[in-house]
Amino acid sequence: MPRCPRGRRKIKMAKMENESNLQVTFSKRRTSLFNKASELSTLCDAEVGVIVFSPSDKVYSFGHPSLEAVTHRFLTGNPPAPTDFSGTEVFIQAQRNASLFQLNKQLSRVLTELDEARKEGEEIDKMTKVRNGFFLLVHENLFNN
Amino acid sequence: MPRCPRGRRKIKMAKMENESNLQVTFSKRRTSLFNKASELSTLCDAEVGVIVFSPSDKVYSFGHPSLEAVTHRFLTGNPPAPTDFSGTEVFIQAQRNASLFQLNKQLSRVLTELDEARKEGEEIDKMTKVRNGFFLLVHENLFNN
DNA sequence: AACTATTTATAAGA
DNA sequence: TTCTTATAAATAGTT
Repeated sequence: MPRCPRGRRKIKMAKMENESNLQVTFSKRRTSLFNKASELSTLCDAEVGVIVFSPSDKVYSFGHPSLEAVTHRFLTGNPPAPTDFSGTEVFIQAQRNASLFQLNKQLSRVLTELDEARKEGEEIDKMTKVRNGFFLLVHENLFNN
Repeated sequence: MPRCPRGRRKIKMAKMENESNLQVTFSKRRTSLFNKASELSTLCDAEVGVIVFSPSDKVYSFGHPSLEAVTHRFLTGNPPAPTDFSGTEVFIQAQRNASLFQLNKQLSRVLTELDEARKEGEEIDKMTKVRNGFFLLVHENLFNN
């Protein structure tokens, strides 16, 4: 068989016109992007998060130590993710066990409590109690599953 | 000049021991990761977000159309960001999604506060005392919202 | 930073 | 989709 693979060719850096080729390329490059991200994190001990939405709106993600940990750090502007005594990330575990929806409902209540406490000019002690209560709620989810 | 570059060599996929090499590799690979992410987004018309924390906690990021747009989509679970005729993202009517996004930001902040409070060394019995009442509070709220 | 021998990634094709 | 292969890119070790 007279194969004549011309080998890899340079392509124009613009949206691929052929829809079929685009699909294949998307799949290949997405995979290798995640591999690169993974390698970077292990080789250099870095925290890396990657989120990709396909043109057809499917979502793919990678994260080390987890995507949630990385986005959390980013949103809060840097503090490393808190871990419990067993070395498990608190935020991540909590999200696995409680749906984000429920967690947000709980958060609403916490924030309301905090606001009320502030408006009433309550002692710092009460605010601390509320925070700790929420912390325990989250933390408890770690061990109820 | 008798140069003798031995060329690229395969390396073990583990944290690099030589700190100096690690720094260089981190810089090189981080750059190319962002390039790959950029290429993926333009070639395949995909939305891509990348966040990297260096071992020394410096943060680097890439996003198309913007990192915030991508994380927003991710946190709110998918709705594509609306764009106007010029390709600019329109956030005006994305209010309902924004609320959830804000909640996530607040959640991150609260978790950070919790972590800080925790570091200050709270007595366990005090936290336990608060738990039951707070738990009921949150539980009620789950059905009132 | 620059260099280059090699390893990887990958665009087409089958 | 999965495999192949020629070629483009990335990059580890040096300088």
